[in-house]
Amino acid sequence: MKTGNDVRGRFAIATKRKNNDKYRRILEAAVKVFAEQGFHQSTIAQIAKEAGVADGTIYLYFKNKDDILIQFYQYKTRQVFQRFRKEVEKGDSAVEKLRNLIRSHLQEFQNDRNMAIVYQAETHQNQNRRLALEHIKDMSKMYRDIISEVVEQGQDEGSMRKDLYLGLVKRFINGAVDEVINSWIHSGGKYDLVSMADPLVDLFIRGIGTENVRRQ
Amino acid sequence: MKTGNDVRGRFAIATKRKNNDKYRRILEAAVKVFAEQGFHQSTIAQIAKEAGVADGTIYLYFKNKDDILIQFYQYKTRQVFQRFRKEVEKGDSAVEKLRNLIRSHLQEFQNDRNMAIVYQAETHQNQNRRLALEHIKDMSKMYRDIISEVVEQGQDEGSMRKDLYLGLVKRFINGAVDEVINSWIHSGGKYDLVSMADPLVDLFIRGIGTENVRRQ
Amino acid sequence: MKTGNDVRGRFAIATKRKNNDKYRRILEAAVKVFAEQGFHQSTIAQIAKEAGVADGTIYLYFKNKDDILIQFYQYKTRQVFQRFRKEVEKGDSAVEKLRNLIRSHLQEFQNDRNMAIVYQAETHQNQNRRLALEHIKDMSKMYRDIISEVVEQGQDEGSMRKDLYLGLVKRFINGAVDEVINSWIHSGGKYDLVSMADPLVDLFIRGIGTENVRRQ
Amino acid sequence: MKTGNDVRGRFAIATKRKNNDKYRRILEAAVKVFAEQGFHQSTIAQIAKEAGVADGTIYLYFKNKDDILIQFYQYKTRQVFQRFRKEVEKGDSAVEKLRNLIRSHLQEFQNDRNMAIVYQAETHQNQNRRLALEHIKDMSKMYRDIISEVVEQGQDEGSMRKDLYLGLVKRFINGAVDEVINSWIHSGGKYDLVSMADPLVDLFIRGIGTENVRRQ
DNA sequence: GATGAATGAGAATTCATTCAT
DNA sequence: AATGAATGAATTCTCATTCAT
Repeated sequence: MKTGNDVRGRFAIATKRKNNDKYRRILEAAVKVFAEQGFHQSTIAQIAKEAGVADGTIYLYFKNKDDILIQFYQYKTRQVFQRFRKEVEKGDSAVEKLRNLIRSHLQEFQNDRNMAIVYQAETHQNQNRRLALEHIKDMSKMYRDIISEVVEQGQDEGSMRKDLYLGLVKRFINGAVDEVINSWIHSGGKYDLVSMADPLVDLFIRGIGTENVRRQ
Repeated sequence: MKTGNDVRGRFAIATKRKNNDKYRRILEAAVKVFAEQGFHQSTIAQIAKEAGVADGTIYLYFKNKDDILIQFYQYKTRQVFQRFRKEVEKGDSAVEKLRNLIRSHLQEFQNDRNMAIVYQAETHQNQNRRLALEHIKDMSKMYRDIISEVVEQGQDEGSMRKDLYLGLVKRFINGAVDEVINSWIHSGGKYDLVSMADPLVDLFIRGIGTENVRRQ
Repeated sequence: MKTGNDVRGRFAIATKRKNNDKYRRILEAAVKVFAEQGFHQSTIAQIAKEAGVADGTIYLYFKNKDDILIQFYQYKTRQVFQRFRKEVEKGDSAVEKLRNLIRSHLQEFQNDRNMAIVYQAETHQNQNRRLALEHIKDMSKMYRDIISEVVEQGQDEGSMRKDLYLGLVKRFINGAVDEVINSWIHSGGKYDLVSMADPLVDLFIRGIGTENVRRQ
Repeated sequence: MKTGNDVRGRFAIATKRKNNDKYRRILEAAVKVFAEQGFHQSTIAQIAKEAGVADGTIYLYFKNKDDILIQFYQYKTRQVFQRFRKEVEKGDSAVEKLRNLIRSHLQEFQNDRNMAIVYQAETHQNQNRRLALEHIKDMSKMYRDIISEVVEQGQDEGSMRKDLYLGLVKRFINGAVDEVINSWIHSGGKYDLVSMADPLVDLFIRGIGTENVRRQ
């Protein structure tokens, strides 16, 4: 892979991005193809065909194949995650905020199943060193930061336990939601994902044990 | 195109497997390389080098590159999951069983970090159609079946809530554990993964809410 | 395995074929290399080099190596055989037609020695199942059909014996001509092949026996 | 291909050949496999399996894969062609001799269809330079030499025309017989090949023309 | 900006041959 | 003599990327 992509080139690309809807066409096409085939199985030719452009055109908007995935995280996913934050802010209590976070998470991923598939697949690749996908980590981190804030508010409010290892709680919630989305994807998106939000929040808050066990 | 996979051929391979440690050498090497680079970035040449054999030797033990991943699931992972079941059976109460399951899960994955990495990465690929990786799905399903049984026992015992959507509970637990493992992998395996078992089970059972909230 | 041979793909290839002389360059180069080395001994790299293109370029015009041979029969050879039919039609009597057929056969093969070599070699491979070389059989059959028609006309005219087993006569003529071409190839193309036409036709018509023997 | 095969090695092989039936087993197996798949598509492993020996064993009896084909011509085919000569000698008149030659040719090839297939295929490969298959040429030449002698005798006897170009007559007969055998092979060996001998000889002697035409 | 033909490095896989047992 | 596991050179084919038009 040549690095031949100086600052001027990057600027030219950034400029194009704003003027032209082709950038978005290609990005959407790529996400669709990645979702269907996986990143490595997808070819530039397939993406170009799906986007209705020539192969070479892709290189006017993206540095290389990896860059498409990076842009996916940088533009498409980031925007989604920013909506999460907005939804959270609409809530008052911590529980409300948590519920809003999870509901919007499920909602956004249900709305864009291709994004969901690519996000889930690539986020669990631990070998993306090559792709310099700090972007991916950033995204997950942003999500978990929101959780942290909400839980801390809950602890202040007295609605959430104070004896929690916050680092673990973040993973616990993040992982559970991810897996629910994963299931939904595997099922072929047959059922309503958003309806899982309330039962999920209930599990987070109350757990699965009865009073008997909880007091043990 | 030769089918090159007739009964005799498969038998020859199966026979070799038992007599020879090379099968294991290659499988370990492959898992290491897959863990470092990801399946698709890994080349047969790298695996051969890591295993200390010639490229062609790999084809004496594996049908092709995909087959290595399939064998990984079929032999290496299956064996681990069977140990989970054993551990579960050592417990009496449902909570004990759940704790044993999660503890052995974390333990086994901590013991073999490469396996953990490959398992986590490939399990979240929704595009493995080509690999006929029913094996992967089977593995996850087996895991969730154990959870189901345990929770049902807990409901009978009265230690677990009866108003649970079992399908969701399975994902909830599976996802949370997976994400905890993922975190540990991303951290570089710095801390003791097994010590997360008790806090995790606590979260599953009691949730994160206080009495106040739970009664809402 | 991708089928990589959908209708659009084939169409793209067919389109290129007309616009571009590269298709012909590669086909000529391939026939030359096949003639020198035999199909199986020839490599894509050799053909590419001979054609003055990159290895990959070949795959823009041909599905795979086998396809080159198939195209050879489908386009190059077919065209030659159609000229045979034209030449035959120029004759009036059956003997004239037979003479024209054989003369043009020898002429065309003399004009394109590489084609002659490849044709002779591949036509006698009985193991070309893989190549779906119905094309080859078709070609030979077309040739023998012409012979049949001519002989039948001769029988009607009274210039050819009526007590002939037509199936045998076709092989008899086809085989003799083929072998004369083979000899010429083996000799290195030293002598004038076309001059063999008249003596050959004479042998077909009159045989090698004297009146004495013929009357036996 | 290494040449590492000094005189001592050759001698060792030659000695073995006589003592051991494995040589013949392997040769028969090879011919069978070559007939089914073609020389280049056949692998040593297939031949070994067919012969019921280990791959390495083949190299105790044959220098390399090419050598198997060479031995086929040198021992198996030669022996057949020597029988032709014997049969020819049983005839008195030239026509009788020609008939005996062709009959025994068809008979031997019908008796050993695998030999027939391999012989026909390899004889028409003009690209066997690598195989140093002078042996093949020798075989064909031997055959055509017999024809020459017979025709010359016929000319002396007055049963065959004196105005013949002998070089052409040889090809004419050789080619016609070969093609009749080829047809029989392609047909799957369904009919009796030997019964073609008389009609063929008739065509050679009398040709296909009527008196009318012959006198032209 | 857009195109898509051309490139060639790179990867999987095969298989003749060797050699330690 | 016989074996068959191991080797690694050789080959086909793919596909990201470039660049002339």
